[in-house]
Amino acid sequence: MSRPTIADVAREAGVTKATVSHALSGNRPVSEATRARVLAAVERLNWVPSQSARSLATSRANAVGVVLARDPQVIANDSFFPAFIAGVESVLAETDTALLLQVVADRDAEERAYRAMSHGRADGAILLDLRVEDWRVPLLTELGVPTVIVGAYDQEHDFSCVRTDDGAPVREIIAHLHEQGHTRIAHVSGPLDYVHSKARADAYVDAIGDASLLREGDFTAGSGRDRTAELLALPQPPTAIVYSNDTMAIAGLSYARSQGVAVPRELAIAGFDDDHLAAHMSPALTSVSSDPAARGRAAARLLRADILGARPRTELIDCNVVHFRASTSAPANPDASRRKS
Amino acid sequence: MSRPTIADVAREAGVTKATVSHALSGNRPVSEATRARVLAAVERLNWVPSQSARSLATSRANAVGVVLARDPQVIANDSFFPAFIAGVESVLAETDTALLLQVVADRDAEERAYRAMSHGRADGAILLDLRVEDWRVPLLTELGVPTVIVGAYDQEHDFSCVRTDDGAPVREIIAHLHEQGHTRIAHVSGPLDYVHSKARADAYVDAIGDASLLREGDFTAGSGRDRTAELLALPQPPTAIVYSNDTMAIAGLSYARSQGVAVPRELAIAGFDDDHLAAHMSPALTSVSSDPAARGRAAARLLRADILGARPRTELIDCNVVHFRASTSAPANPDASRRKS
DNA sequence: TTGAAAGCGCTAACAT
DNA sequence: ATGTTAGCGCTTTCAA
Repeated sequence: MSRPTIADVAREAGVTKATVSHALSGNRPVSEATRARVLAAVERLNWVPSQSARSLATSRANAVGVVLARDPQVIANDSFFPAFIAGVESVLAETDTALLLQVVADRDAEERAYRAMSHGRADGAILLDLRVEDWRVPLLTELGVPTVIVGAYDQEHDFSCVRTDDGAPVREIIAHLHEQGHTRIAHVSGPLDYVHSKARADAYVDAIGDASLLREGDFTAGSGRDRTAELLALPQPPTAIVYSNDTMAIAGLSYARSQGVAVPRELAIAGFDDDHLAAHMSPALTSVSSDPAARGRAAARLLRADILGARPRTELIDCNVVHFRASTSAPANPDASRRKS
Repeated sequence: MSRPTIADVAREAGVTKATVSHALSGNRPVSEATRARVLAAVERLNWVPSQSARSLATSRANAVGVVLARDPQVIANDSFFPAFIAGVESVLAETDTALLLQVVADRDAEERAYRAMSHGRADGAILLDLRVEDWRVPLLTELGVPTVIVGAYDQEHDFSCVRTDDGAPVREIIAHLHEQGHTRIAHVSGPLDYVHSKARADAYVDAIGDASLLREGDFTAGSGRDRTAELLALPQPPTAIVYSNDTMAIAGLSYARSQGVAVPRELAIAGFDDDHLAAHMSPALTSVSSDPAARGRAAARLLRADILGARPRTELIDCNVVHFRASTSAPANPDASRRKS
């Protein structure tokens, strides 16, 4: 006894396969009486349409793809991803669309993954972690795969896009630090070829008017510690450091304290992403939450529309919220961190 | 100009579709000369077989599913998951098998997800985060979906299983603490209906001979802080706490220090999972790394074998390594943490 | 409002 | 070693 097919349902309901199909899809009118009989038969036989048959007939995979190019540790750190995916799923589930996840190690594998998608595995793709001049954009354009870009992207493209303004929270944090008298404010960024890292770093440089205290990290704890060590070893160390994610901020915080630097009294610290640990550090870490699930939902909705043929749109999701906590709540103490020099 | 089909390739190579199919699958002998012509034609036309057609013909989805029941924050915390998935993928990629990810909010949705899989979306499933008496095991048995269980599971089942011995590292940590003179050692577990939480807690109770300092957390930072607060408020507070994950341990560490309890001098702390931050805390956090990628690879291999009809096997992956760091490196100081009482 | 029938692109008997 | 021919389970014209 294998799975029932649409033919079984048709027989059971005393109609043809076409009627069963239409009764369920609504693609053509079906009398109420017939529809009821069909639904009853579906129920009775516990029928679920075969995806592959449907895909073959419609040339739709009913699946969308997400490729994760895993710079080994950068992604594992990422509290963004699981929440984002959950948001995507919540929308996809409405239309029985599956999510195909690929984790790839290198560019070759990533390119193969996109090519496979364009060959019927998936109907569209969601692009994360965009780089400056990202090679995937022209590739997906060439492949003709409906795509949604998450994050800003300034090169020419005609894809839908879910944007956020990462500059605003950076400015807000810096304004707050200024108010407390900080003048030597440093920034530990993510890799500057990531569009979002760059947006944050640009906002920082803009607000400070100077890039001498900007250091490029790579989002890992190790880089957070190292850049912090370098900054604290300066003849004129900063009195505040803004990090581009919480992992680096927490590592920086720990490092500073291990060196006897008091936070926030001698050094104010702010992160980004509002990791689950942020509020539980001591002192609690000032950070920026950004509702990744909302961005996931928006991306999925845009992609669905694109697949159905809508014109690409850009949606600005602004859900960045700065949570000021103890790690930035002492007035600047310009001499404090200098004692190490 | 739509995508070429196998018929186009056959025509181009001057053979029939069957020959093309077999030249590529190796399912029946094909002369070298013919195979070469076929491959050349494939290359020339840039043909990629249609997954859906293939699935329909073979009733194989060439995909496996992973369902994530997202207890909202528990999963986002999890540095296990991304690495595990990367391991799974590295094996699936060898056979062009896709990974279907579902993130579900409740049991109903999860059940639907498995039913959909059993209806042709996926050829098999990987089960994570097993509960004591997990309802998914009988469901998947009933659905006849080849399944691999990751982690121990003691109920009856005939699925393949990737096991690890979570008791061993717990015993090792406790032995280490004993050596340093600790006698009041507490454990903050994960939810005890998770099989892996329970295994760790059982090992703890076994080693200590007593459950009076066992507290059940839920893997979140908040619970780590709260359980720590309770333990430190005891008339006879523990001198060491072993946590079932690093998130809780780090939150506990921060809490203890915010209360003026020196770590490790007055309180030794150990975590589990070896989160990326563990080594970068101050003091660096003792923790247990467990190579999630290796477990992912093993799970994918077992699942592939199961799908091909192999008998279920259990594989013991032992890659748990305890990293002793500064957070447990001071001799016990039995009076220290009592000063708060 | 419904039925009949032709595919979608592949695989796998069954022939030769 | 290769060709012929049915399907796999749907959707969707085209007719009635």
